[in-house]
Amino acid sequence: MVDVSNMPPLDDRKHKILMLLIQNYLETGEPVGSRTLSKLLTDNLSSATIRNEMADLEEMGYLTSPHTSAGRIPTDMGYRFYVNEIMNEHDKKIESMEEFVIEKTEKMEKVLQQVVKTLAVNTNYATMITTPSTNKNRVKFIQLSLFEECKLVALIVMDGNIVKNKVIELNEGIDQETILKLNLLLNTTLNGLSKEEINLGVIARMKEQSEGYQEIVNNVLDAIAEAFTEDEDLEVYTSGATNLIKYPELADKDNAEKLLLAFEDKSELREFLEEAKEDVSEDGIRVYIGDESNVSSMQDCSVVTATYDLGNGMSGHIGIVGPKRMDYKSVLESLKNIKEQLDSTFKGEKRIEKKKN
Amino acid sequence: MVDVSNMPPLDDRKHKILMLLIQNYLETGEPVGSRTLSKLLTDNLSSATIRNEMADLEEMGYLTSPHTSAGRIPTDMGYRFYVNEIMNEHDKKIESMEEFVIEKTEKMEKVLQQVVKTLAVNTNYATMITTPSTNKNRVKFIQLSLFEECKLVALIVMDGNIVKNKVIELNEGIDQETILKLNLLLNTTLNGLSKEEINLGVIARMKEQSEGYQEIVNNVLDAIAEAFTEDEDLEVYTSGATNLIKYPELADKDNAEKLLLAFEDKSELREFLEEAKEDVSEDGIRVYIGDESNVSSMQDCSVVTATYDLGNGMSGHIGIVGPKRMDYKSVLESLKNIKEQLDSTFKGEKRIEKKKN
DNA sequence: ATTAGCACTCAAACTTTAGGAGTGCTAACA
DNA sequence: TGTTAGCACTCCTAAAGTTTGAGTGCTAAT
Repeated sequence: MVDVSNMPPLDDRKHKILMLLIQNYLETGEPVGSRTLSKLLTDNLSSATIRNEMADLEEMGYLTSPHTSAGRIPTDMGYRFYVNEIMNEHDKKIESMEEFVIEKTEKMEKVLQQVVKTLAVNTNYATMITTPSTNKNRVKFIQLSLFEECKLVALIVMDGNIVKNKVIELNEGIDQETILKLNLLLNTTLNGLSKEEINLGVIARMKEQSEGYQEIVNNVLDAIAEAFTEDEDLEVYTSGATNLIKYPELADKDNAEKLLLAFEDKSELREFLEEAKEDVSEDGIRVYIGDESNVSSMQDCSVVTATYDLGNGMSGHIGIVGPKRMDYKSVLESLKNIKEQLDSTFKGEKRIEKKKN
Repeated sequence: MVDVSNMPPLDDRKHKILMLLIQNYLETGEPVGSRTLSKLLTDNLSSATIRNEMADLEEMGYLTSPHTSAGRIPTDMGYRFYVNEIMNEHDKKIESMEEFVIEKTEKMEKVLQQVVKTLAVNTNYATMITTPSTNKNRVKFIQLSLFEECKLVALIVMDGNIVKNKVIELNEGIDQETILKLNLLLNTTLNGLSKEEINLGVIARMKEQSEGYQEIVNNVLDAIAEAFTEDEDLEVYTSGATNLIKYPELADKDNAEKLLLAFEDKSELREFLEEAKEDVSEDGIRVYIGDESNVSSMQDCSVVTATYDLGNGMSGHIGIVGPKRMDYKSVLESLKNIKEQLDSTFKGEKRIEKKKN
């Protein structure tokens, strides 16, 4: 892990050389030598001079060389320096990306899958996104209906118009009047309550009043509980995992397998994104280099995350995973871009449907 | 593609040698030489004799050799012979597989994911499964409820107790009586009808009677249409795609990428499974060797598919993808096993819930 | 402080070599 | 006539050696 507090300051020339070297490395993927830099640099410095500077930068911990006679590549600290640097460049105009169009779709699920796919195709990295989650969810409306002899369906509408339903099988018939009474009871008791507010007291009182239909009440409570928890364990959609094996430094058999496995299983990703939610910067974008992500399979990767916000208290996380030498600039831009798109896609839509049961 | 009608008949000895050779190749993954077979064979035949037989088998098209001085490996026709052969061995006792336990879960989606995962872990191949689909679906029950000023939710129960709901936003308020009337209208008109039976005539008649609430009727019809079609484009769940790159013959960069891509994208898989549905054998299990599957990325793979049946007219497809030298015997057993498990898992449950909206 | 020059290092690519597994063919045998 | 031993031959594989070129560190001159 890079200790940011321990990054020696650089004079102008070193700064320039370091940035140029990293940029070049990001483009080529090859270690960068002194001659290359000397040619690239506007101030006419000889390769020998650059060599000296590079030796210094190596000593300071910004650079390293894969072996004696190769050029230099950035260390994690080098990357960190670079990323900090470009994050400071105040948002330049966002160039319109090629076809970053998200079709309006009915289903949240589909939209998210489209988003990750678009991102993956455009960036050539692996991408992931969580379903949005609300923090404070309340019950809004409950309705029981008999749709067949001995078969009830419970319909529950939650805050944010998330709809949940559950089929309840009865042992014996039930008349419409009873259903009406139960509906009234359920609605008057539960509407407007949050998860925390539906406590034992409330439940007991309700059961008392439900005379002989506790079974139904139990079922409804189950469904509500499910709706609450379902909302908590966020789904993660991914795309472009295979992009990663295009990058030689990630493609070695062992590593590639672990990476792809992580993207198949997703539980590690979910954990990571859940944690990432907590340490967001002001603009919601954050870069994790190497082991900063704390995901072992991604030791050799960098991850860029962003939050997206749907306005009505719902928000989720997007992440882009690539090699450490990923094109940070364009990734940052893409993320900002997609954030905006997501916002505007849902801003017009008052209704958000969510996949359920 | 193997032309089954063109497979020369084999005498006993050739038959024995071919089967033994393939079996050995499945185990080791290495080309099999004449000496190996000579030692393995119970009848004491010299390697020279075996060599002659092998030359014959090669000429017939059952075998091939990767290069002059390697042993022999089966051609696709060889595999086909082997598979046909072992499919004929009447169901031997199915050994209880290690932990083939599917926890009962509420959600179909979760169950299917568990199934593919279990299969993948147990077989070490890649697996896929489609959501079950019904052919003849009918509307069973419709209910409109007002849950908020100007917000209706339409609840639609289909055959097989598939529940669908749709939120409808109104421009102006609506009174309970009108809702009752609409409910009555919708139910009397649509209940019991199939997709085909809801035609223009029915729709027109209903709209006529709905006086000024055509918008709501339209919305309900939309939701019904969605429920019908949704059922048609089956979802595909996969697991263990990364298992495939463990097999050297599939792991070469190019091929591996295509394969993994196919498993990420899934549309090719969906197509394949949809087609597979149509040419099932009596026990519902079928083996596709190499290009028999007609999926280009799986040219070097074999696919074993099975149908599973949920009883109430709903059925889906499972597939296992591995190298051509996959352990056909155990895969066939696993599939039979899982089929049974799926059946019994749902047999007890009268209610099948399905992911919707 | 900068630079030219030079000896040195090392990975990558290519070549060479040796070894071994397996074949096809022939001739001998039961 | 089917089977087998023997042998020359092929071709893959792995190991060892060779070449090349990019790049470095150091030193001495400017």
